[in-house]
Amino acid sequence: MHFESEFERELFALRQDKLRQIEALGQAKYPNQFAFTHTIPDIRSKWNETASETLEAEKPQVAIAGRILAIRAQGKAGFASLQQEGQRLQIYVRLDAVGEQAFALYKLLDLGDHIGVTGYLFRTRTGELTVHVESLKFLAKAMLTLPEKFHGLSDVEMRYRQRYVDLFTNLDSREVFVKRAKVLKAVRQFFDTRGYLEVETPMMQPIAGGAAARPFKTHHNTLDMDLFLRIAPELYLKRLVVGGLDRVYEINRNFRNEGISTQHNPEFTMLEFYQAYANYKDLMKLTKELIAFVAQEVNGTTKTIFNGVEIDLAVKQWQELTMREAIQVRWDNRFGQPPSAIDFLTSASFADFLGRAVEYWDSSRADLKPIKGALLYNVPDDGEDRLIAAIRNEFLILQGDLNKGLSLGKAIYTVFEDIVEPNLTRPTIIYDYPTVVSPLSKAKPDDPEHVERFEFFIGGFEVGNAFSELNDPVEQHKRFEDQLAERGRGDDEAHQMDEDYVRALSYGLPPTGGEGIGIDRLTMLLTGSKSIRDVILFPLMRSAKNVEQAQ
RNA sequence: GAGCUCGUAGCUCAGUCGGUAGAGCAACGCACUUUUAAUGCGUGGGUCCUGGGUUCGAUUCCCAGCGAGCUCACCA
Repeated sequence: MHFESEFERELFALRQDKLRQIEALGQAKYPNQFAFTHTIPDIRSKWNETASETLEAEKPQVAIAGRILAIRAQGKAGFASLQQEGQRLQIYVRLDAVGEQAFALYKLLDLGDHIGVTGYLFRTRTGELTVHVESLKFLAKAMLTLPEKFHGLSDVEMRYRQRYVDLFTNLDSREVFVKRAKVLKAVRQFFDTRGYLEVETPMMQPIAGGAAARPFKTHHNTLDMDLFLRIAPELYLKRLVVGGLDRVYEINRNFRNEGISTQHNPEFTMLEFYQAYANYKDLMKLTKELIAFVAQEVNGTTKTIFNGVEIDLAVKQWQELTMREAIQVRWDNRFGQPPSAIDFLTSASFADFLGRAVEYWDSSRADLKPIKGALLYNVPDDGEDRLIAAIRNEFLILQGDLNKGLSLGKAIYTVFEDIVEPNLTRPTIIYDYPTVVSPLSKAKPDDPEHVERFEFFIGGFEVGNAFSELNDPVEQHKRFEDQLAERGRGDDEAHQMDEDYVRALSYGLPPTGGEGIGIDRLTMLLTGSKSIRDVILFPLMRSAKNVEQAQ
């Protein structure tokens, strides 16, 4: 066995000795069962308010099991607090009630041990609901010490690496994952009652499609075949709609071989759903209903607090803006006037506009000198100046790229991400995306430069993405070829050609609306978690030093 | 990938303007039959993240590395 320290090694030996003593008392060291009559939450819900006199008259008999999270011995009697399913109940053990052997066992118990007890409920002098123990069964021993009992395990790294300790010592953490389960349950309920079929499509795919991201690569030995962990289930789900499964949804993991941040984990859980005969407008309505419903199911209210701000997810609280409107409405006037319709017209006009915005900022901030000979500002301060200077630099780069052939759509999208996205706190739907950044979406009938697509944002980040699915195989084939060209230019996130998907479309995909929603991010919003790692049980961590040594 | 911050007992933390470290909880022993952050008395426990450098002397200062958090970049 590997021990972190001599302290742990010695403690482990001590506990093994205690186990031997427990065995000598006639108890099994590792028994395999305990027949309880109630869980601790059962008891809390049934007798929490029952008066002392009533309990004394009825002496309700219970058998409960739990982990010892507090123990207070007092000579020939003692207390302990058992925890189960995130709730605690006190037990009272006294020598004259349980006998010599059971009391000897009580004295061998440690924090963290699992035990089962039978007895009757009563209230102590201070009014606390307590089991008056009549018999005691040892269930399992904690061979290591628990974290500090008031602060719990607060080291963030250890909470992630040793989630098993975090979960039983930090009940807030447990609550997050209970809520996460409720999110999943509510989502399933929502779609099940609307005639959707839950399906599972491949996680290992020969072509990683359906999103713009770098995949993880793996290999199947027998088939001697390279495979990718999926970055999205999208193309498979639409194949199913071709196959006549008109309404499908899948909740499962996606894997993207990219950076890690408070909003990104390499594996994350995505809900995707597809509905035949619907377009993106239908999905907007459905989305608002879904999010409000899930919030209500999980928290009992549509209101949630995220980053200290109350956000109401009720259907009426949502706003809808086109991407261009959003840029105009949310424009930062430190860059002068927002873009006009004319500025958005062509690559050249938009490049000019960005140039003017940069000039405006530069002239207003003559106090910030650019680094000698450098085009870009490098503002040393953290905070606002640095952020805005970064955007200014981005604008300048975009202006140059536009003049070198960057598509107008991509530039507008980038400006949107810089200026607007972080400020979208209340639930907001942004729609009508540039076609170039949406290879799988259907173009607007009257405007081929834009697609019928929306994303929605809450709390300053993207939660979901939806569109009317492109179902013209000829157009889809062309879009893939365009993506291949992007790939050729070095964009390794551009989509690959998927001939089989085009073939599927050739059999006829009905008009279909599809959407993906990040379950982790939704859970963050509903639990007030600032980091995605707080809503993932075992987030990816670099391997720890002691792990390497052990191997 | 960059910047900032952090790494001291099992846990939560303090500290050393450079002289090899403390507290609370936990652990161990004793007392205590309604306690609940139980209490009282006593005991043990540290490669001060790792490796270099400066120095008579480094846990402290400097450099590099490892790990983590945050911000940025990347990324739907």
